[in-house]
Amino acid sequence: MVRRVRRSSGPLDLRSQAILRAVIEEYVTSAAPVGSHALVDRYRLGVSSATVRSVLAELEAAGLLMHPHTSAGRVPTEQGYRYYVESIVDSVPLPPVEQLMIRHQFGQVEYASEHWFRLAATTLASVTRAAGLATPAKPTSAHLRRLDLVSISDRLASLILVLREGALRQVLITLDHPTEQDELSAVANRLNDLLDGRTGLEAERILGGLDAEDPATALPRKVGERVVRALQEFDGAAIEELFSDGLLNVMAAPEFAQSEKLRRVFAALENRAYLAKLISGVALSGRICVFIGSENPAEEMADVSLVLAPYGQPGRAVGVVGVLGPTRMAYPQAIGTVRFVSGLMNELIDHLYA
Amino acid sequence: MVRRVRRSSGPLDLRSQAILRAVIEEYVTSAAPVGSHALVDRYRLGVSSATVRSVLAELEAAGLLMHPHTSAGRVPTEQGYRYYVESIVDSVPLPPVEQLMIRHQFGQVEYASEHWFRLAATTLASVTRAAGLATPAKPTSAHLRRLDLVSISDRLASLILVLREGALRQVLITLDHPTEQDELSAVANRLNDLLDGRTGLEAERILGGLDAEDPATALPRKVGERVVRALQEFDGAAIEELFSDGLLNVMAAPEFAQSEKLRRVFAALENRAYLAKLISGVALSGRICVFIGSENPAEEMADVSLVLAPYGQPGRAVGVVGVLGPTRMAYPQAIGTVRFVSGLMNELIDHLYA
DNA sequence: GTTAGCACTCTCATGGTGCGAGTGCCAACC
DNA sequence: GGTTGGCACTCGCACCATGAGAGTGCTAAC
Repeated sequence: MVRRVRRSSGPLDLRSQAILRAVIEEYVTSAAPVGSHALVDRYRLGVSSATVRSVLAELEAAGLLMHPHTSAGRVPTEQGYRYYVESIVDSVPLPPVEQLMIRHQFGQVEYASEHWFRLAATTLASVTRAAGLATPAKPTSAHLRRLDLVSISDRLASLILVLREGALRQVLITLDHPTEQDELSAVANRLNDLLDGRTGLEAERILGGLDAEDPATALPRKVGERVVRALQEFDGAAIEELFSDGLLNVMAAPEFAQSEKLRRVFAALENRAYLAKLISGVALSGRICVFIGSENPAEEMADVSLVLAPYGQPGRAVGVVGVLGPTRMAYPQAIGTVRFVSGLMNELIDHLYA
Repeated sequence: MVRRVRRSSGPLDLRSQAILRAVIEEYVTSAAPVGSHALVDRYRLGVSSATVRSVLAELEAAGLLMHPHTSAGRVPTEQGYRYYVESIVDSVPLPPVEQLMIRHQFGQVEYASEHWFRLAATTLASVTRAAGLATPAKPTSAHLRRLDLVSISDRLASLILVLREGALRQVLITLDHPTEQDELSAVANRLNDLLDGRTGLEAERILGGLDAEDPATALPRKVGERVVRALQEFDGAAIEELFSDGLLNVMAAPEFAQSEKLRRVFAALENRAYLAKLISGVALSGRICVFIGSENPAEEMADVSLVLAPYGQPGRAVGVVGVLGPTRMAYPQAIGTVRFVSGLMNELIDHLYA
């Protein structure tokens, strides 16, 4: 028992690496423990199964593989996946055919920004056959670009806010007196002049300058208050939404046949606080992040892996796209796809800030 | 084998009804076949287990109960649930405490219509402990209420459409020439005058009247085209979105432990065509609809039940709220809750059309 | 250092067995 | 005649034993 786990035992020689790769790739497709015979049969390793066995034993001693039981084949450990991922992370472009296909799909919704995120999730799901995730780009702080007031009835109006960051907000306002559209438009114009490009805090200060006694500024003040509140809510909100697609793909994986594990994963995905932390971490890192099993910050996600990439403009608006799958995941493909889609999202966002 | 199923064998006497109710209610909570002893133990039926057994045999002959195997208790058939539901459908108000709680929650988002549907789904899920479903109220045909053009950069603008029905649309427009916000506002005003209250078809006709050669109307024509397209897309779209919450509750049910059945259900929920059909059916009926197991129009839903109610204004805008759960569902509570929430949604929508 | 051979271990599928829950029937009872 | 207690009967299910098969680790030979 004493010398069982000998982690980080120096770099591996090429043959060991090749065998580790083979084990992982075989296990990713078969989902069953891999034996030495299966390896020599299916991979051109140039050595016999006995030799492979001794290498497997070394890899196990190094903590990269494990043994479900004596007479079973080997299964990668999280460290094994980690080693594998580090060794391939910089060299897996998505095949051009698929790139083209994805670009084509995004081209069709290029002018409807509200569809980008859903499409990103759907695309990631269908290409990687895992679950696709995408959050809208959330502005670091919301700046008002324009507001509009639309009369709904005598005493009810809809206030529409357009943010510089591209997001849209609609709130209803009850009016103290019956008010015509013309008057509403005048108020909207006045507030537009005052508040264009302002954040919630700035808007609050500016509106403080209005005469609180003057009945003529009663409506602008009331509307202004709602504007400020909406902007501040926007700043304070965690992630707006998480678009996901293909959760079914993950459900289909044999390791989730008994659904308890999966339930915990789904529950974690509905936990906004967890998501917010995760996403801000990825956004700050500025690069693709791979969380394998228990590397995930949340315990519930210990049985799955995440491949996430940030997109957007640091300091202005950032979002995250990625995939979620079993730890037994096709990492090279996942990383390539996520990298490509995040690049695409960057291009789209850049348009908005051109 | 010949006389096995003797459906619709006249009305049941009161004792049989009581026993059917008891079997269903017991099965709903225990999820296990119910035997005659369990019934006399837990329900004050005033007869012995032998008598209960003979009644159970009659109910089985009538097709309302079934026998998984000789030595097991009884399980309700879909017809059994159907009979049960018909007998209680008109008399199950939601407890006032819960009514108050729900009203309070809706009060907090009263002025943010985009949150209503999500809240409806969440509320239904948490009260019924099944999955909550809600679709936004989809206008029968979209009428433009107002449009706005916001400059994003030299040659890129955002077109914002407000529909009379309360929905919002944003599309990006590329401009042929660098254009200032002032000019965009002027175009927006002009189009607002022309198109206020119009449907896509009407707008198309009106814009046809503009001089196609006049360079001064080039921009209005271009924007107008996008407006028409957006309105028509809106009319043609199936359901915008299906908000759902609490799918986890359904996953937790023992009958879905082996997740294959559930996968099919989830897949059906992602099938827009199926949803559209289902929802329009419910909307047309104008009343609460209960689909039990294979009564569902889609085969994939044969293992679950739906309780759905329409809300909104017939002929103007209608949506659907409801719950999805195992056929072994607490129907009285589900029906009461769905009825209450749909009433609440009606009140909210009425505001918009006041 | 590599390989073939071999004994050993452990899982999984298979089939037999006993228990218990629940029924259906029957004779007795009110 | 409806209701009841008693009793034989039927299955499903949990339990155990068994055997086949897969895969290992070790060792001796190359």
